Amino acid sequence: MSELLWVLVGTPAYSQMARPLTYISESRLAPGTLVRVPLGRRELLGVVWDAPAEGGLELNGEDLAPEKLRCVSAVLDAIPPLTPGWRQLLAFTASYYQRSLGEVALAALPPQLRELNAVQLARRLKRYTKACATQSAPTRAAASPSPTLSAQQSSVMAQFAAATTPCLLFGATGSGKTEIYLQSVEQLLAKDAQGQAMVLVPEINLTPQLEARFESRFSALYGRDAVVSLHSGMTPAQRLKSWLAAHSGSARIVLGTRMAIFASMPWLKLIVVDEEHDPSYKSGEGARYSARDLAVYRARLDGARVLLGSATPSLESWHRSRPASEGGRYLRLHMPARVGPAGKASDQPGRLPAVRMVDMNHQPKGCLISPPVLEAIIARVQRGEQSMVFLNQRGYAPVLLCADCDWKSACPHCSAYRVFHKSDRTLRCHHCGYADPVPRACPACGSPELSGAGRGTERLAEHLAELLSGVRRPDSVSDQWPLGEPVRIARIDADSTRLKGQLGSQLARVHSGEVDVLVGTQMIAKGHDFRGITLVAAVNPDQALFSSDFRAPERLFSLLLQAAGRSGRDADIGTRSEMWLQSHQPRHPLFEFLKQHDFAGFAGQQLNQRAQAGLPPFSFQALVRAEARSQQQAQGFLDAARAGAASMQHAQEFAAGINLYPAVPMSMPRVANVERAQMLIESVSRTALQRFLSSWQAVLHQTRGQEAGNGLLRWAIDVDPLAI
DNA sequence: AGCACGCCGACT
DNA sequence: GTCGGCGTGCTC
Repeated sequence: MSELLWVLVGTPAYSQMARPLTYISESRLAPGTLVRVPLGRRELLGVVWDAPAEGGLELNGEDLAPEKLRCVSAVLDAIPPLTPGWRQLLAFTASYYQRSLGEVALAALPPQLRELNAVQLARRLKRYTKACATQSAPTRAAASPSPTLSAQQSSVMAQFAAATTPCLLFGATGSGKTEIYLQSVEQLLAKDAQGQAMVLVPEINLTPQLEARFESRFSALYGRDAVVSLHSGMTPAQRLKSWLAAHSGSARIVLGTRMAIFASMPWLKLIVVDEEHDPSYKSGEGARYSARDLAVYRARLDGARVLLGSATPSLESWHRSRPASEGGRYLRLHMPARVGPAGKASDQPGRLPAVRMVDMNHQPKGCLISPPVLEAIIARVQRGEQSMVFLNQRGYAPVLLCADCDWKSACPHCSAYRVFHKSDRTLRCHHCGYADPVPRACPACGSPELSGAGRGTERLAEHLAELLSGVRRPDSVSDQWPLGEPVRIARIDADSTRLKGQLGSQLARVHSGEVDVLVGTQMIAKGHDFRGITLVAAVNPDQALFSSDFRAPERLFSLLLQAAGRSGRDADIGTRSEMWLQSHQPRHPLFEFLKQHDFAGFAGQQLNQRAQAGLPPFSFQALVRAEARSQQQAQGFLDAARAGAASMQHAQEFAAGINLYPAVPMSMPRVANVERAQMLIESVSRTALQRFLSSWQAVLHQTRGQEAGNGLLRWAIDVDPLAI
């Protein structure tokens, strides 16, 4: 007997095939089954989906001539069907982030699964099971004992174990959050014979060290296959293997970046989101999902517990973890004290570095490194200690200027200047990648007087080398590295770590003590702890204070506190480690809170401002972005769609609760010759915003086909956008 | 998205 | 005379 079947395929929303497609199958297939189906002249991976709701208008296949229906070409029945929980997670993601179900569900599966046909897949599965069988059985004896927890950590463990809501672990850098994650996973695996845990980190860079820690703790007990990773840096084959291990349950722990939130884990019981405030958890393309927010949703769905950890939580999570009596829905767990030397648990808190402000209004004009900061760095060098200097601009100078005319190194394709890179003598656009050799003379007037304005990490490193040229390393501190040598400066940024392995080798140089001064971008603020560093300096943190983005202060505070956390992680060193900030606004409240390492105070102040201005988390936002040949076309499309909202069904109802702002150019209006505009949509009610967006989608589609859609390249909705 | 079909410029 | 540019259109 042949059955009608609803199948999702990976078609984007605007292809007018957003709904499941109907196919014929020999036998009834359970929802969640993976199949291969013909579409046009291609054969695609599909997921059998639940039948559309009874009586719904969307019943497709009904309006399609039965003779046009085609048969499923293969059933991938070696893979168990995806669970109802997984399907619900993807259905929610598609609907909340306003994308088609097919696109979201298929993008959540490992790419290789989409490419392999039934025969190739069967072969692959056979190879994996064979490899598993020959693998030596786990040896329970080899398990290394977990470290003893401090009183603070034990208390947090107990609170988390008893909690029935999502938990926010608010713990200072070095307070031992990772140990909490490890022991929470340990407890779960010990008491639940098949339970699975997921641990998310913001960046690929951070997965290797986390992997090592989890493997050394769990591989001996639960087998080598028990810990797997999932991130975009892996090869397609590795990703498929990890995914299958998670799906079958043989992997007990999945570590990964934001994409790992969609891993199929039928026995998921615990989700950890480390550095939950990190913007990398928000996807910037396709469905603009937040892996952190989905973690909370998924945990509730799967009956798993969820732990969000950060030293500087997002204001959203902070607000949600206010006392329950004030409406908070998360439980806040606090670990203010740093653990003692060499990670040994102790209740003697390691000291946080002292914050020192340098008022740049009273320093030599135009200096990069102020005399007090330089002095402090020299003192460190002479004591054989390390310093770290931050600047969030790579390259030598952000713009090249002609001294004789008004020529600037503008990018011909973007509304941005090209950055002067001295190392390879190029002008490079950091937005579209367009690069040229540096001209010998001004392209406009022929003058040879070209010079870089402003500073980047290259220039900072060069400048520091000059300033420190007379300083020598001490004789007595290290017997490993030559004595009385010139100061060694290393630079770590996206340019110096472009090649594979460069980041690791440069970090190793810092760890070994070979490097005295490390110059870098945000890249060095995250994760890696440098035990020998006793000074952190931020050269120019002011830009963020004047940003039009209301989240800029939050990000700056978080970055600086994280950077401060890089230094003095050993308690004995911590007593004299410092963070120096050069600013023209030394009395800015943000810095006052930072001096006190007072995140709670800062968050309270920011939330007050947000409440007064009606900004998130006190309102909900969505952004529609449009790209077109001209700014006029991009804005015209958005404004037409906005006008179209007025003639929608329930328009008056929406008008009361939804605020649609006029279209404006994006802060970077042109990238790679594409003009970009955006429109903000705001509501105090999340559900009202959701309902509006789902109805309005039709208007956007329609507008595209009309005159206002001329020249439009694409548009996308970003729900809960991070940057405005 | 892919992959077709479909009409106008510079090459063997 | 072809090869090939990417502009619409369709896929259960």
